[in-house]
Amino acid sequence: MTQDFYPFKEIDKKWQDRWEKQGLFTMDPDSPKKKYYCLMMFPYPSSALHVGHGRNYIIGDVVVRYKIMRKYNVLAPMGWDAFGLPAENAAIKSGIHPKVSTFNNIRTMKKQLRSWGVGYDWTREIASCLPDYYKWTQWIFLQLYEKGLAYKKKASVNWCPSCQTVLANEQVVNGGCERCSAQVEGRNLEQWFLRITDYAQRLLNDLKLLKDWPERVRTMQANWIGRSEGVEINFKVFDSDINLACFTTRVDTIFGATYMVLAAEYPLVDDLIKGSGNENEIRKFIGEVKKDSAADRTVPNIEKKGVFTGRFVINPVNGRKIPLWIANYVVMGYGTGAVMAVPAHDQRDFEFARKYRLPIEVVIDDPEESLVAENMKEAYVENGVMVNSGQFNSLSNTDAMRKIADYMEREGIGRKTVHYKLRDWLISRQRYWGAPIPIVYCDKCGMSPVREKDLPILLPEKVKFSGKGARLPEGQGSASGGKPCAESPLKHVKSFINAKCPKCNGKAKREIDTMDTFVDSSWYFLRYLSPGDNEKPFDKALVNKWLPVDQYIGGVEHAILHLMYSRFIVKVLYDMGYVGFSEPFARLFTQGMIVKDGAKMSKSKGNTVSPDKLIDKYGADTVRLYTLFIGPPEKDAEWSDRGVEGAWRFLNRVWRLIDRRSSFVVRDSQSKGRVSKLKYKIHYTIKKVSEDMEGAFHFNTALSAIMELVNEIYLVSSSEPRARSPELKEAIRVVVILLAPFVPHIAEEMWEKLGNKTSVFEAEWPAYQEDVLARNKITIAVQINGRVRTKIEIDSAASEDEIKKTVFSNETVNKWTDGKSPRKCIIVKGRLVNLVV
RNA sequence: GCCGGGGUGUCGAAAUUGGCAAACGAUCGGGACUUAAAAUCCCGCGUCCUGUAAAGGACUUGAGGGUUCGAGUCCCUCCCCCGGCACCA
Repeated sequence: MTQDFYPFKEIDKKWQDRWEKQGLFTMDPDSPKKKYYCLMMFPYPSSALHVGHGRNYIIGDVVVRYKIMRKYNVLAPMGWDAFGLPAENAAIKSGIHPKVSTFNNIRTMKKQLRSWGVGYDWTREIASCLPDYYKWTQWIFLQLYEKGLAYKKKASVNWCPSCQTVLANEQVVNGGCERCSAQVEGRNLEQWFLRITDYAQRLLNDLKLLKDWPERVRTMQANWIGRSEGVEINFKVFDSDINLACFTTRVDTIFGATYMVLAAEYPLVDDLIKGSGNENEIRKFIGEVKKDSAADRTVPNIEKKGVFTGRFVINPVNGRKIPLWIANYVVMGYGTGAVMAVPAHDQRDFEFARKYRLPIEVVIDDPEESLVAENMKEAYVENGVMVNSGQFNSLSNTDAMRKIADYMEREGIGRKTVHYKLRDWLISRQRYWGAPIPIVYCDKCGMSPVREKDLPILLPEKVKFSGKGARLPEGQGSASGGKPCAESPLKHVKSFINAKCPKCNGKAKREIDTMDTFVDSSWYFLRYLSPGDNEKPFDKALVNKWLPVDQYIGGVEHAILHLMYSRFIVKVLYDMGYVGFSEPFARLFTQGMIVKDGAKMSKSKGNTVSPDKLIDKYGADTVRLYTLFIGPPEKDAEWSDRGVEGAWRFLNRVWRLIDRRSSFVVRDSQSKGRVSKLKYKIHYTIKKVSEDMEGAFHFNTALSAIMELVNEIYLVSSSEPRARSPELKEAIRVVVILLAPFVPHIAEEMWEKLGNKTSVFEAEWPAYQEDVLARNKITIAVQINGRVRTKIEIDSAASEDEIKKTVFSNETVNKWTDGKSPRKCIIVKGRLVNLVV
């Protein structure tokens, strides 16, 4: 490398040291300035970061630095989502204790963040795996428990028979175990849940308040909550006292219900099939369906199967006796687990009815062409006219829907109701590396929550991780290649499980499950305001001052779970009076992925690009510039090593502005016009960059505007020493300031070289002047019949008549109009003239 | 299947929201500088046609239609890609 290149190695280090020393990113709690809370999603400390991860932090850093320059009191904290399965799995494989590997990873990542020039208020660092943090995660659990929002129930979970463990949904791949590919089974286990469904409607309603969230995230959450309105109808079982309630959104089709179906898990199934004479066959069928159910969830539209129970139910609107079936296509978790089947108007019921030769009756007719049940190839699901529906005949089905619902409520047959797809949040994990659930079980008193003063319930450090049973002393590996235990490893830690009952002081056992890490991350943004506080989870006055977060930045992969859970927890805390706001994040920005060779960067695919090597070769600012210039930050982008070269060239080009600034002078020829153009360009660029920073974060176009200004400077100047130009000096000053949020190291260095004694981040963000942007001569296009034929230069204040005069005296125009006067003349101020001939 | 986002040069992408399509960058080509190369600076670069040239013209934003003086942008029909959800009754 020759001396011609800018010395990024010294510069990067110099300024990174100085920012740290000056505490550029340390929030001043006493500052009178307006607050700005800029939050990056805290990362899981896995292995080293690649450039795809880097994008998130670089985008955030640009926002933080820009807001600092706009004189906000900026809070930009960082921490670690440090509990979780990967560290524990790594421990099983390698024998390194999760705590050790986690803090090793944190060290590496911190170093990487620093090498990017990404700044945070490290005085507020938190790690969710440390007792002074998870103490308060446990505290939050206790609050939910007291409010009845945390409860324990039996639930079906994914079970791998080979690994002998519970798997998270995300670990089930095509119905098989992620690790060993064995078929996953459903298993019923006692599990802890948080009652997020109580908040379904509010979580849905308040999405409307989140105007500065991306549309797609809001719709994803709305779909996930999945509200649907309908009617719950009671069907009496023939010759029995049992009533079966079923939920439908299509009550207009009730007269076409020709059978009813139950889910295999339906609780009353045993009672219903007793004495059917066919019990064994039915039981066998139910067993098969249950076994399949976990695996099938990932395989859409599998073959529908069912079995007749021997029972009948009565359709309450027409008294008809219809058969009761059990089928694999009904799920227990939604609605009531019982469904009225209308084969003529529901595709699933249609397929099932055809297979088992159940009757199909049309009750909504196609207004275009009358339907005949025997000839139908698929269910008719469109709107139409009511037929075969008694008193409701000839109504439109949409009217009938309302009228039938009203009728049912009057007659006491059914009631209007709302269902949600959202389920309660299963937080139990039969795992070690998580926050212990603060509950004890006493033989005498039963289940009790731990008293607040006894928190935290510490996670023991010495545990057996794997089935092979090797013990792992901290820091040294001995076990390897084992399998996770079927139960939480905490079960075998005597010092942990033996506890005293908070009620009778007698012997009790602790809950051995730990919490889902999403609980840890659902409140961390509150902790940053008072990270060391040992008395309370967060400071009410401080969080009320600083939240909602002004700008949250992270990956779209958290669109549903993390963002929904955080909203839920904040709403609970709001209801309990702990916080004064009901939504945690005012503005959300989700950045796109960086892909390489068409695939998401990942270690297993081997297509990651290491930032460390690039920074070593080109410096932090080149990597930042390229990452920001690659495309709009919310969109996915393909990484190209060649593009990095372009960024590098640009920075050197900028650097040379300073190196030779003493000899930068205006060229004589056409100098006047050039200088006025430069002046215009300076103000145009300030405007463009400022707008891009405040708006949709389109840093790529902001940067291209700065590049244009730099190009303009080169065009105006030459190396021959002549008269100095104040415009050139100003242009260079503006370039340096505007570039500072993006490429801070080189900007600081150039700022210093320009003779400034303080940091560029203390400089005034330049303001643009409207009067410079309003030029008196403008070029407008002249169209004839919508095609641009020529351009004319006119006075920007010219009246329509004056414009017309200029246009009609133009030679090219006359050539095209053939001298005829146009039928129509459209003038768009400042843009163009269109003549219609 | 439903919901959301897309489809523009060789490539990454722009386009003031209905007003000059392709800014900026990459690639490629040419020139200057150099003994030479690299670096740098300058110029060119959508496709086709006429022309020796200077010029000039036609076409062009996934496909087809429509609205409009004017459409990448709005409307209708269709195709393809990406993401989310999915026997949700």
